[in-house]
Amino acid sequence: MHPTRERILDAAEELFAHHGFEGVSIRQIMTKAEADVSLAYYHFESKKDLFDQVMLRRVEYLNEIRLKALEEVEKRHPDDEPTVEEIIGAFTRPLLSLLAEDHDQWSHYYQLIAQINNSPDRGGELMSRYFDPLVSRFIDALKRALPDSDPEDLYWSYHFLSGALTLTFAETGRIDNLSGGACKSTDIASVIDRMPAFLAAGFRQLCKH
Amino acid sequence: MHPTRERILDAAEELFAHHGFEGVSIRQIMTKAEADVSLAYYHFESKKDLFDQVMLRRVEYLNEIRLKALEEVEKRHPDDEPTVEEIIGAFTRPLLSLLAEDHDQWSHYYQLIAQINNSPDRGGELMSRYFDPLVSRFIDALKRALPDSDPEDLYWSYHFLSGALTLTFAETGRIDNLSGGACKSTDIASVIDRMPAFLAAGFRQLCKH
DNA sequence: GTCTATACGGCGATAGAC
DNA sequence: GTCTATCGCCGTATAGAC
Repeated sequence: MHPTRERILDAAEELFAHHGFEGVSIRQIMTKAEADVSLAYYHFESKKDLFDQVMLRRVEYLNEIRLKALEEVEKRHPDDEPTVEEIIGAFTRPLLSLLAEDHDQWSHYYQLIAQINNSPDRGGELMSRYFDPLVSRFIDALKRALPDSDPEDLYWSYHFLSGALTLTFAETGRIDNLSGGACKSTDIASVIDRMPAFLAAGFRQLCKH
Repeated sequence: MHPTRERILDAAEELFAHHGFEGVSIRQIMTKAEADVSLAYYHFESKKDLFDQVMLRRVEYLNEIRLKALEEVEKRHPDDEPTVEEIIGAFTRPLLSLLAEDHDQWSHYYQLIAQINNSPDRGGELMSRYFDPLVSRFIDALKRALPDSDPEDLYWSYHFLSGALTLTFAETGRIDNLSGGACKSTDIASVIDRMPAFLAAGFRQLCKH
């Protein structure tokens, strides 16, 4: 069995992902973690601190592998610019591959990100804090791949990308209903190639000077 | 002053949109509505019923105007098929135009939709219930505009559309941060033309034969 | 339709023994 | 590190007078 602190984080991650911060009590989390309520306050300062630690546990690693993916794409083009599709692939593929390969470990965290990205309350603040340094690096690469593009077009294109990516993270089962079972929310392998293709075409259309 | 029932719905809509179902208490809603707590239970059965009534109040009208927009596009093409961009415009423009023209009335409802669409808990069920009849109608039109396309490609394309659209509804302020103020979440006029252009290019790329 | 008053349980958080 | 016990507050919901 994992150490208590890890078990609490696992339980909190899953419950926050499914019901939101306010929709879950410390008591529910600790029941799922099979530990006493008071231990939550030994290992974490407060419910809010617990939430922050859930967020922080995985975010650095995710940003690292995506930065590495971008650097590798750039290394493959010492004398010219990578294509839009390569850059977007470096942004989305590492995330989606993790999810496809180890769904149990990553799915709840991704669902949490999906909720936060679409939360009018503090979504903008949290997403910017955790991801914008990396995103700016990608936007710069896209600027070079799409010379003379209007920056506004580029930012709105990224915004569309972000919405498409995080709705995929949410795995709500809606596409299962809509398609009559032909597509499955959890079938991430089906999205890995489709997403960069779809989004790159959008970028090229909107950002052609 | 509006009748009490309307004031409760207005207050609930705004607070649910910002903090989620569990993040808001009946007490907070009734304080905002300037009415006594017990009146919530005179006008509605329960907190959950209040939430359902908030959802139902506007959904039919939205689906109506979008169906009308699609029918008009089709009328303009008695002898051929409308373009992908026309169809997607009929899906997104009526919504975005309402939001741009009467932001105060619609913004909170749209933020609620954004949250629900990305909620792993009951998002798939609710979105399918309220919107899939209309969406299926649009998917059929897209099938005719993109003959021989793989249905899976079409459904995933719609999924990307849905994520991009609802993140726009969320108005989280993130694009304000990321762009250093060059773009604003609430500047919907900037998105009305960009969104169909971006998304139609994605559909055409992914669903070509 | 609107108010006062209240029931009862779960909430986040803490003190202190071991 | 882990447990028992407890505090005071706020949650949804209802009864009943006017």
